[in-house]
Amino acid sequence: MPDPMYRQIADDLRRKIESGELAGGRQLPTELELREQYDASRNTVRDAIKLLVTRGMVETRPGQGTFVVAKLDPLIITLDWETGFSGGEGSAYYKSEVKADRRKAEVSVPRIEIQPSSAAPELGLETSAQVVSRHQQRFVDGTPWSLQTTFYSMSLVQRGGVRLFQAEDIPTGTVQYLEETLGIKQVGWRDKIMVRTPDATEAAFFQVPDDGRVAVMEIRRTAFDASRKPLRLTVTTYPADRNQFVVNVGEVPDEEVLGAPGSTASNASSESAAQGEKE
Amino acid sequence: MPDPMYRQIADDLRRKIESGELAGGRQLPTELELREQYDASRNTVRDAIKLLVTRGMVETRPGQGTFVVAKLDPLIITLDWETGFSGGEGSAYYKSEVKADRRKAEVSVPRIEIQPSSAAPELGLETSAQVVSRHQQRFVDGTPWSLQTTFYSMSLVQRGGVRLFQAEDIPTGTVQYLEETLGIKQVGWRDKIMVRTPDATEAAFFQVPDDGRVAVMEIRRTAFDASRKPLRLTVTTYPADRNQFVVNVGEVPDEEVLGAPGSTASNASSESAAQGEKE
DNA sequence: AACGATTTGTTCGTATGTATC
DNA sequence: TGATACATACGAACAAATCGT
Repeated sequence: MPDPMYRQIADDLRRKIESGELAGGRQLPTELELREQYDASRNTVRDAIKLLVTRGMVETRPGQGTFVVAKLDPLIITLDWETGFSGGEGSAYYKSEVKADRRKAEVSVPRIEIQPSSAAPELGLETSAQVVSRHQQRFVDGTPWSLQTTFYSMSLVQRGGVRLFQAEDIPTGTVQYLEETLGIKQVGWRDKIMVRTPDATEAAFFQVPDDGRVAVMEIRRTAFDASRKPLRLTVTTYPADRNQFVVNVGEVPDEEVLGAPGSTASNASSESAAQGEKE
Repeated sequence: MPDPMYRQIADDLRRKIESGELAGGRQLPTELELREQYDASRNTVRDAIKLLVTRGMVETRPGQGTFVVAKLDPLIITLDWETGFSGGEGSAYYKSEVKADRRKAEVSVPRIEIQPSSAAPELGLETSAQVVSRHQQRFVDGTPWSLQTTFYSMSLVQRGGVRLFQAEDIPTGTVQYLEETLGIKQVGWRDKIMVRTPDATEAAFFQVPDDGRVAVMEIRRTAFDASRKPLRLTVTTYPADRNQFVVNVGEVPDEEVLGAPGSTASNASSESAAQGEKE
């Protein structure tokens, strides 16, 4: 009738974690200790811990113990879409945004690669065409924070956009660079936003488990020039546990200090359970 | 040296699922069969299955078996910021968007409630004030798709916005209704976007496991009137496994048919593993 | 309605391997 | 090197859910 024992143990530990009785660093008793505390077998205790691991509340380290996962302080990224400001891509923009948050931003040297056009289908190039990709890793306070890859048609490089091909940061952003150098103006863009589980590379970089417990947000931005042709494709992935976004549209008051809402007003109402009254 | 056996089994099954050898409905062999196929103990087979369950690829049903999870066809929600169109909140808007996708949209009758102002901190009301909440459930082709709650100050109702208080749909949207009735014009809004795990209510409604394997995207939209004061707060939650967004900014070409990008061009490059060259 | 067969869920025991200090 | 702690793997028994007879 009651919950199985391993769930009871997990619930008890969860309660202790959420109440703050068990916080950040090394905390949980060892399996042997828990086994005595709850008078259960080691396997049952392990099942309870496995449940908490799945929910991302604790992590186990072989030879050391089981630890409560410390929540990361989310970085709030502000995008002012209406002003036409090309939010969020240039490294200068990224750094200033993070600095406004009093945190230290770092951007890796871009890794330049040549890839088949199939790597960036949104650019709509011939199958035989090639694209240049500029890949950057971003850190905040030393912690990996986001990954970004921008794809350009090789023809842009051939027409004079040579810096696209150089493995160094373009602080003013490639958008401005392309306009100054080639006179190509970005007049709009389309973002496709989705949430998915990280692939192996992302999981390794972000230092999250590779079993999909931490989601990543992927934003694929296709930017267009004045002739409505795709100019570039920028793919950015943000792990959901450390990134939030704020978008201002139209006339809005100045940003006040916005504390993380957490679970203030969720979609749950007062107390009623789910009800299926459709229409 | 090699992967542990339960991972090998899981990988083998994952391969079969991804290759389509095992698709939608009831598929996986029983634990007893797998135990023979891989010459492993039942517990080891179960560990392999548990891994796939955690990754959301299969689900187990007691007394029946283990089944490959059918991926939902994602609904692509298009928001055109530049037109100033108040994307996504009015039920009329929602229905037409979904219909354009050739799918059947349903919206539940709003559930009206009175709540303390602390339920909607973004409105910046006195602690003693109260807010009206309008809560709606949305379905696509009969499947629960999103949850939305809009909060208004009670004073709006007292000033004449009585329909806010009635449990019936306002097809033209409350934005237009408030402008026509009270002359209050919405001039902009601020969206806070975050990804988190669903709470118990959401998990039940969306029919997803309550252990956080499926993330939800929460969009908190605070809309402002001409005097830059908060007019309303709309909280919408979308399960990530069935929703994607497209945002157009500036001048962009017409929407072509956009197949789900899936894992076309990720942030992984050709083949190189993660490298830590920061700066 | 009752029963049995099948299938997954829970719990224990035990042994051995691997990582860390 | 040894001690500690988690990881993997096997075996066994019973419970609970489901389905068909």
